[in-house]
Amino acid sequence: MSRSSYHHGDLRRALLKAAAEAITESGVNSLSMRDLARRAGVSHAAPTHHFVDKAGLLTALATDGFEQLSKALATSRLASNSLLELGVTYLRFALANRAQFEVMFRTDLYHAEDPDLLAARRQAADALYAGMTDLPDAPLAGPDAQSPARPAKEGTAELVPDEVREVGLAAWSMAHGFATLWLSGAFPDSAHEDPVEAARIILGRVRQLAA
Amino acid sequence: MSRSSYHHGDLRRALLKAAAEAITESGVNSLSMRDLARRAGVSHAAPTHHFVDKAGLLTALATDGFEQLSKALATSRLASNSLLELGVTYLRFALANRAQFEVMFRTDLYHAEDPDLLAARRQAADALYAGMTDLPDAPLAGPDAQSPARPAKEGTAELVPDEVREVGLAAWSMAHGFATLWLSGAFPDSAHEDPVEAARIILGRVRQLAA
DNA sequence: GATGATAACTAGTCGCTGACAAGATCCCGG
DNA sequence: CCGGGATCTTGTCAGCGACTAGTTATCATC
Repeated sequence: MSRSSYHHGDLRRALLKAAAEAITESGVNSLSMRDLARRAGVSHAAPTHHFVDKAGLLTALATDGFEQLSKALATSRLASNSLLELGVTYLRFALANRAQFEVMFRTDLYHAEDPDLLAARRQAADALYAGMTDLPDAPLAGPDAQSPARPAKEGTAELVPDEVREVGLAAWSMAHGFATLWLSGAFPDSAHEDPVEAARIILGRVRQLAA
Repeated sequence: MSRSSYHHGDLRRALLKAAAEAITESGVNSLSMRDLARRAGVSHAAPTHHFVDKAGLLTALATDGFEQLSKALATSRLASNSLLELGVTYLRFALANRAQFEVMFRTDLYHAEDPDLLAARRQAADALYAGMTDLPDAPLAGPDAQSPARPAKEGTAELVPDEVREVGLAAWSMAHGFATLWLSGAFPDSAHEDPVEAARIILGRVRQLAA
């Protein structure tokens, strides 16, 4: 526990925290393991013993991100169960966890087949689907709701009906696209406006999108 | 023109082509200027004289991407003017120009204030907005269409009414989110299915999204 | 409360990278 | 034909990720 001793005590956690800060400050591409080691006050090779790779560290960071996202989605669903608010929750998550968000969908950056990561990602997706089924604006109560679903894909047993999955992915796409575009600065005036306010306006325009 | 001479002849173009290939093969984070120089058969410092920086090269690549996107959107609008098809066009662009797409929205990777890049990006956005106004499924003919638009932001003259811009950004968000998520491999079964087919299904679910 | 296995960390090295400096070669207008 | 600018080369630097080997602390077990 003591920082003056030979052993750091909680280096793994310290490195992850430092990584999140460094990425938030100056992007993931300029992240350096040696700099993290410096920030934590350990030698340049110490991080290797906690995460095998640089990719290993980013895997842990992405996993943490998916776990946080699951929590945020579940909490949001309980608090104000509106589809628009679920999108806003997604954006809030991206803003509050920029570093994780920047890594989570960059599969070339981490070990994409890591079991912990896969589990966390699946859990986040499930949390999203759960938000689809029991909302008052009932996106699944439309005319297509009782139409027979296409035959489920053979082989893998489906936990969620295709329909719910598809609507969930549509919502996910929109929220994710907005968050990504905003953070990239590609949106006009993305510097001036409040992102959450903008999201309410833009995402609300989904009505005109459905012809 | 001759490759055996001291001067390469068209090194700039060759480097951009090699960069696109390298990024498509193994991602932008493992791109190396020296490797590009090797591929083009020149010394390791030659690329510097055409693009000041590594960021300079990526700026050129992103600019090219936005230009290609403008063309694709304009062509699509003429061929089959449907909103869904505009989204599909966006996905097709991302699939066919993976390298450019991977860079275009990573503003930390290039010189985001470059005038050529800004012009190309604005042109792409305009091409998208143009697709919003004259489609048969008329996303702007809804009940909100003739409601008085909010007062235009003072200062900058608006080329496009706020409403069109907002609906455009909503469509952009959805298409961009789908393309991004698909390419990231985060979608379930993204390996098995045909992306364009999947996009038609998922993006079509926008109807259930609008409560 | 000594011991020994093991976890946590350090120190040194390698090839690679991007950036920079200085010089060589080529091309083209006068 | 010649001089200046564009194009390209060679050499160098510090920083990086990965690897190896050695050092120090921890802790269960006797």
